[in-house]
Amino acid sequence: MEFGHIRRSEHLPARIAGQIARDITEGRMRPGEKLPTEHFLAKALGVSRSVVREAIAQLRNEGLVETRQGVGAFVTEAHARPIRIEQDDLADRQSFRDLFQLRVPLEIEAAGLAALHHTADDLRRIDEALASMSGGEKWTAEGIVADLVFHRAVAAATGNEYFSVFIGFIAERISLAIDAARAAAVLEEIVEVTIEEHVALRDAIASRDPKRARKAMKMHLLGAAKRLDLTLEGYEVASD
Amino acid sequence: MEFGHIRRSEHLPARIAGQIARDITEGRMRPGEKLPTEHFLAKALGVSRSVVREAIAQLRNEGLVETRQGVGAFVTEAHARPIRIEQDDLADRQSFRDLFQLRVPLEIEAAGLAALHHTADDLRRIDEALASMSGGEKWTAEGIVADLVFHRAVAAATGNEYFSVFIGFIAERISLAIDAARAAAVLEEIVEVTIEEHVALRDAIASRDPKRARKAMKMHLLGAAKRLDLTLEGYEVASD
DNA sequence: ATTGTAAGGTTGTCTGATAACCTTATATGG
DNA sequence: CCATATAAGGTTATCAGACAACCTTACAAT
Repeated sequence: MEFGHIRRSEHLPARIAGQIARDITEGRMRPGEKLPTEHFLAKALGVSRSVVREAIAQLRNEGLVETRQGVGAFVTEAHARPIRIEQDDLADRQSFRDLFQLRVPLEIEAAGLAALHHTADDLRRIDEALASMSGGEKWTAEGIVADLVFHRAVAAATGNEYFSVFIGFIAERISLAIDAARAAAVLEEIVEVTIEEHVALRDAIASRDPKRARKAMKMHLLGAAKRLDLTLEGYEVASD
Repeated sequence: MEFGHIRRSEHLPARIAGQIARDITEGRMRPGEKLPTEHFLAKALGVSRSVVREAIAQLRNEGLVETRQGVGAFVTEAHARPIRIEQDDLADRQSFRDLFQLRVPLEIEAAGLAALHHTADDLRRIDEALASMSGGEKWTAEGIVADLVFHRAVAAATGNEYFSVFIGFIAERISLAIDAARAAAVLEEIVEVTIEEHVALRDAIASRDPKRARKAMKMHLLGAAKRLDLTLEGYEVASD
């Protein structure tokens, strides 16, 4: 018995958009070039103009084309396109580790900057996150969320929004992966030490000592990596 | 005389999508919740169904909602949404510096990892980038591009794709900003020292000495910051 | 030479209809 | 009673055609 994928034609506009997107990213259409008119494309592809319009709308949304009413649709200059990162990639262990590896220097730097720049408000939010971690006795979904909130709060305290965005993204993905992959039972016994590490980090930030904050964050992340059975090179010997 | 930009009411569907997007990101609509039907929205907003459809299509491709034919449109779970970073943010000097500040730890880490993991191919690509930098006598657009290629090549040599993606994004934005803001004349006289720094970095990577590679990258970035008249805290005293 | 006007083409929006699809309720047969 | 089939209604997906808004170009008017 063979079920074979029924080509659910997964959204007609998306397929058309994908095809045009490939034409653009692979260089068959150059920046500044004008796309055929909607009428032409509709006729050529054998679909209605609505479908073509939706496809073009998607391309516009992805930043690949710009449209001007009464004129046409044009391929955008490459540098105007936004970055976009899908998930689905961190399913395997390799990419999980890669993501963690990316996280380490960012978080360490953030801790240092947070020590320098945090406001009273920032510190209050960090303390709140810490409280909600200690409060709940369980290292369940809420614990994971609280951890995420804590790291976000630290990132926010840098006063640099890029750190918030990037760390928020990374930490969230990692927390999710942990949530999915690890048994809660294993993690419960190590929750205390984790909280200790967080408290140490919080105090270092509060004392406005960037060096100590960086060290505390580094210790925390290395501890986390160890608990997750990850090995990170270059951090046993690195001086800071 | 003031002309002020005429508010071209910039695309009806985009405004509607924006409004709904705000409802979602600001928590007024919860993940899993069903949106009103297209008919209802069209009636309620006083526009045609086409416009509503286009708005929803935009939300779908931003990953904020999912639609199921014959059922409806639903707010997606937050963790399924892709990250997306527009430019438009780094117009002012503040965010330019913020971006640079984010770049520093990433590039330093990447240099260390590149020293550990680079293959012969990676090194070849780094050398090629270096050659095209030294080759062109001018620090024009081509010079900027070559610099970008160099940093990308280093990032690729880490063997960690996340570094490639993030650094690629950041470096490109920064290079563009430099291209736009700085006079080429000023930069021409310092091109030699920049190339020297790149060569030092390349050699450190080639010798598979992560500590030296990190240091070389750090020196390069601090030098670049200085040339751009940026001040980065925490790097005069930080040990590594 | 500058300004006004008309024409044609393209995207934006509207309207209405049909197809494909899902859910739920009801009927049917065991 | 239970499982399956069928029907009904609602929703999104697609189609078709029209008009509106807008831009460009060419040409006429001043």
